[in-house]
Amino acid sequence: MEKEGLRAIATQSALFSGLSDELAELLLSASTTRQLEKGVVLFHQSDAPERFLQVVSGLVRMTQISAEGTQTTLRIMRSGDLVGCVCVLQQFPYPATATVVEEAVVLSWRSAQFLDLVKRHQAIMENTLRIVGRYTKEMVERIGDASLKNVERRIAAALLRLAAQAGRQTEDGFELQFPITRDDLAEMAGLTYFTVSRTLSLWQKQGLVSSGRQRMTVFMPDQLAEIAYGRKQTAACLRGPNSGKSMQRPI
Amino acid sequence: MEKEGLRAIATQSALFSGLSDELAELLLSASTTRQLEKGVVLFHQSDAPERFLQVVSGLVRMTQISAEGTQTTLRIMRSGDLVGCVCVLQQFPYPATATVVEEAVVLSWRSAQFLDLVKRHQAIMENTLRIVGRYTKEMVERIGDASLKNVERRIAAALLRLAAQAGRQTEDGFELQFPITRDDLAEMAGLTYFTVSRTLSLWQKQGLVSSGRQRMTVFMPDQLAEIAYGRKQTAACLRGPNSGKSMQRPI
DNA sequence: CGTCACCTTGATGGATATCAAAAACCGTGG
DNA sequence: CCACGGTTTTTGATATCCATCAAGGTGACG
Repeated sequence: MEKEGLRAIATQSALFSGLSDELAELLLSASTTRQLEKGVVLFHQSDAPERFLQVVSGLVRMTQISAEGTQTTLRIMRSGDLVGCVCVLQQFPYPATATVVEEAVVLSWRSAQFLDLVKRHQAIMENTLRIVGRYTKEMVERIGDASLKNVERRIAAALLRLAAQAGRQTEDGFELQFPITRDDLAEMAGLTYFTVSRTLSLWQKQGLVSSGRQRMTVFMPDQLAEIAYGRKQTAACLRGPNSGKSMQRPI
Repeated sequence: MEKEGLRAIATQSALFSGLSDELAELLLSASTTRQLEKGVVLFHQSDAPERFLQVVSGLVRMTQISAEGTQTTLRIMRSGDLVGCVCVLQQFPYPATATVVEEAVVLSWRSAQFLDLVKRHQAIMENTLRIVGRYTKEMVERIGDASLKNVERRIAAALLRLAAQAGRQTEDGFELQFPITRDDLAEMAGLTYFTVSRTLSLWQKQGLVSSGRQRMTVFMPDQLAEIAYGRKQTAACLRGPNSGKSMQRPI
């Protein structure tokens, strides 16, 4: 990617949002640009945070490995997303492994250098805080998804997340932009790939999705959302009538 | 609580950390103090964020309700914790309901007022960012816990979280400071209270814990941690030998 | 001392993991 | 172009674990 194109894309992102030209220039010039092919690992779970990255193009997958040895995809990062930001700010070990799943261009800052910039410039800190906040919100939503018991719901929720993070809208619906296996989905939903396969077969018959080898298109996202989050038989209202104090299981 | 005692406790927290005396005074004086009895709801899930709170004393429980209508306890907040901070900063609806589970004193800022303070004072923003970051980290860990399939692991993980957030160390181990039912634990672990009861009975026989009616003491936290996170039969190594690029399931 | 909420334990069923085997798909190299 | 091998996917049979249902016990509190 030529230098100007990169600059144009990078400076449109949330991290650069609202910065003065000089400040944006300063931030950009402190970074190095890297082009990374599919399969490259940016960092490993539990590594010390040395670098802070912004995805300019391509896709990066964040995966966590559990105590049981099973991998879980936390989310897919794409253009504009910050990778490893929380860890760099807090000097925590990375909680997940970052792998390129579609050839990517990233901006990269050394940990200490970025910390310095953040501390020195209020506007950068403000942007960082906003991004971290959004990330937190997504994690909280993901916890909600993980607590779903119904299998179809979990798969639907996982698919919708993926579509939002790495989907391309086509005439038919959302198409996932990178090769996704049944096993990947199973990981995200906390199931086996057998169960995922059976469920997808069912949905395919119903015309909800189309899926082949490492390929996935969601035809009817609305209906998927209905499956995932829709009130069905379990019509427990999200909010009781008691809006004031008390009740709500006063434990 | 008398005014001076409150001030002493509040200004020791992470939010006030490193602030100049004047700034701390400014921040403190912008807040109102509220004493809340058990059962009071600070805000409901999906409410617009009107207030931002710091717990000074007591305990507040954050619970989320899923699409299936099941409640999940996200975490217990105690002295020094910020409640609703992310939402206020981003103007997101609260993702969870906050309920007092042990008589609490909280500082409360109006949303707009706190936003103003944060924007105006770098030091406050820095503290906020740090706190939000820590919160994010906990949520990511929680996602890992939620992906555990083994029942004992999930219960152990939930108990350890609770002990860390609301446990008091006694001569015997960690004792939970507020009434906790089997059902509460079941929620946190994504199980039924029958299963929790059976598991706790087993652990009690083994001397790991002692639990009665709404009461819970962990005698051997190390062993619980071993159950939750210990490598057992599934000795899948956390990090493969390939530390450089490539591999790691190049999808 | 009765009532209510919480807890325990047993029996059963159902959903999903597991095991097994074959089919579809893709890249590769003859 | 076609045959081959490996990977992914599908489908079926079985086993297992946990939710569900049922019944009774226990402790707290009026």
